[in-house]
Amino acid sequence: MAKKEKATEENLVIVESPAKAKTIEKFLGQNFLVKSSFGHIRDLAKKDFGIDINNNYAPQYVISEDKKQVVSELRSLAQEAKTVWLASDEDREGEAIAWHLSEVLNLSSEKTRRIVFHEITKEAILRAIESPRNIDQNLVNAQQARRVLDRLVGFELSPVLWKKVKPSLSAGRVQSVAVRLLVEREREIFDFKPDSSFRVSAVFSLFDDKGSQKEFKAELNHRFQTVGEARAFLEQCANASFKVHSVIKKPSTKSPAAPFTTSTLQQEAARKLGFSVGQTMSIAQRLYEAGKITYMRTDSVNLAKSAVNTIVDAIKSEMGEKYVKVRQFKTKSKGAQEAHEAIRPTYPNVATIEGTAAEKKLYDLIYKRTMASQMSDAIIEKTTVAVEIAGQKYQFVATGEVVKFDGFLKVYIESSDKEEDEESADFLPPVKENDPLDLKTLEARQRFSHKPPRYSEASLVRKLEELGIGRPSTYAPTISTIQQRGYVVKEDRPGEERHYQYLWIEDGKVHQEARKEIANAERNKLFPTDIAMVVNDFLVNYFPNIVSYDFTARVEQEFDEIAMGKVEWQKAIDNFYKPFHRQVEETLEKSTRETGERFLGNDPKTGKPIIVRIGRFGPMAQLGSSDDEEKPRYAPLTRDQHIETITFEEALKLFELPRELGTFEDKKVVVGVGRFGPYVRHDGKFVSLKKGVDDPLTIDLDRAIELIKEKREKDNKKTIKTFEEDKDLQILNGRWGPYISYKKKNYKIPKDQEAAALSYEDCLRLIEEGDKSKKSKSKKKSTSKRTSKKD
DNA sequence: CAGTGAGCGAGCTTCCGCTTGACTT
Repeated sequence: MAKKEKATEENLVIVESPAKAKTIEKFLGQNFLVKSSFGHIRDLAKKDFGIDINNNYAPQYVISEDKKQVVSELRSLAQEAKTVWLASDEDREGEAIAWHLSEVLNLSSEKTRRIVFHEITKEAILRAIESPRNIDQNLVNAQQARRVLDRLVGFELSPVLWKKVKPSLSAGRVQSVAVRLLVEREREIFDFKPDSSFRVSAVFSLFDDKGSQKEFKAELNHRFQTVGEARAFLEQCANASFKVHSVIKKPSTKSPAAPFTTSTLQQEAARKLGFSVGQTMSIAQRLYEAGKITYMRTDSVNLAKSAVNTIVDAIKSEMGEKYVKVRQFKTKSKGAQEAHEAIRPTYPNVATIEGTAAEKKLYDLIYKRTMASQMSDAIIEKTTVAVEIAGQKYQFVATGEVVKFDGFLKVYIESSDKEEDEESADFLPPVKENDPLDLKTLEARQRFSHKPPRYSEASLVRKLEELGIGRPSTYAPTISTIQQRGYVVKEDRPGEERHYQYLWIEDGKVHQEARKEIANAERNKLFPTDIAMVVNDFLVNYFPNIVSYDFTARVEQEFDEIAMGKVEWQKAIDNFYKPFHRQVEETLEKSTRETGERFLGNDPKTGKPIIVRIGRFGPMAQLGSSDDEEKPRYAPLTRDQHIETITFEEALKLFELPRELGTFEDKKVVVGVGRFGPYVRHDGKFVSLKKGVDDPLTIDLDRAIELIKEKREKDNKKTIKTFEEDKDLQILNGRWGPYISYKKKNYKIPKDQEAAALSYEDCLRLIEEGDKSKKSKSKKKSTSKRTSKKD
């Protein structure tokens, strides 16, 4: 770097985040240089656990590869400074970062001050500088215990899985519980038996004072179990008379939700904007770096006083005094450490920002949620109208909601995961007791109970937070880890067609018909794989203590004791590790290999057994035994089949593949399941079946030809140009635009050149240049900066 | 790069929590 820092600064302040450093430097002025450590600078060594088990669990810390440069820079700056202020976050991890810094930078206690603040405001920073303290070694030790325990659990448990289930699998305090939640929910769904009942609804009409006709909808306060009962009831109603039995008005209020934490932001952004938790975090990161919002990894719902003042002013001037209500929220989540503020606009008087569409949307969400949190309750009047049917004990009920005062609803309405099955309450015409009513329509519809909902990314995060498992900085990474390990797939599943009975009254008579609906369609949900189920069962069986839902909560209590100085951290670890290690050794000895094997029955043709199990490449069905003379036949399960639930008949069908569908252009069309899933093969070429649309067992020739043609068209578009001179050389259309493909290597085309216009010579030149730059890149580690064009 | 699935043994995999970039075939 060309710009040399002034060596004369008296004070060096170190924070965790570079964006924070920039802001704070402005507050502190001339005499302070503010730098960042970019989070932790050291971690346990990878080899031999990084822990000396026989030497009282002495941790072996090494400076992380990507932090060496940061550390050397900080080291020289610290040497020159008179005072070093360690201003990492005020939580366990932050305290540890401060301690690692003091160790690595060799800071004497005279020269070092530890300071903390929960909000990035000038007042808070200056106050912090006024009241420095020493590093809290007990808190540091609690962090070391946390780190060592996680390493011990992760690095002892994972190898057990490699031996007993499959290589490269992983287990850990957090991820294994996340997987367990998914597996157990999936089994609840397997076991779920829907029941159904008949819901009766009616539309009534009446004339108001002015003689105009008004209508409203009402639902019967009873559900019938059988179609016969529903039918009988409708028949009785066909010629009955109706009147208003009672009108009850009840006032109620609604209060705004707390400002955003990481977890609630992820949930709302998923529900309202359709973002994945990863997307939400990276967009929020950009907003944070641009100085538009406060820190986005937080478990706190607190707002800085100064921010509340700005918010109150903004509400007053835009909506009026009566919309203001200052509130202080309390965190509900277990184990919250509240080192930061809630997520809010840095300048709460700024309602809109510049940026990408996604950034604007997320900012808008944060802005509105923040404002709403300091606004008055909404006042609502709920009206319930009961309708009496002459000679019947049941009543129809209609509910209406009138917002008397909107309050916070003016800016923000929190959404919920609940399926909107019920008609939302709406406006009711004015009615009074004994008003006679005309029956306009009457219908009964069969409704099925819902199975337990599958987790989405965001709802899994909410559950983990509820259990106190994981931290704001790890929610998104945990979700991608369990996907990478093959425990979870995130996908859409089409629903199944289902029939329901529908009854209605027309011309004074009851009619009935069966209608169709699509039920149980899933979008963007997390599905546990068979591997997840086998691994989970193994862990629950042999390590119930570790994968128990309250394991984290229990060890957190232990860490708290350490933080208070009541327990020595090595002692706590020893108490855990001794029995745990025995448990590991015993498991290695006595457990057998787990494949989830299930016997389904004997093949009617050959009499050989059919089993399903996890093979080297995933779940599969096997026909015949491996002890036989003849080699067994194998067939992979399809995506939506599970070892646990596949039936004998379904498994038998798998062996009908590959299946010949017929011919197209005089060549055979064959459908099968291979390494990359179901495919159609024709003329030596493969086309993948569409996920969730095509089924290899039922697909017909017409559809297969359709897929083949589609693929051809795509290939045509993919190829921009080929050359007579050399068949290996092609210009193709890729994900990032056109590129040159030559002998299995790819080369860039400069942005200012028209791909289709390139000549054979042009391409050769680009290939040569590409090869050159690759060599220089691998020699030097890209220290040369790319010169950006200016115009 | 497509109807994979033996068994052996090399050498590899793996945790959680704190931070941001680099740069796509």
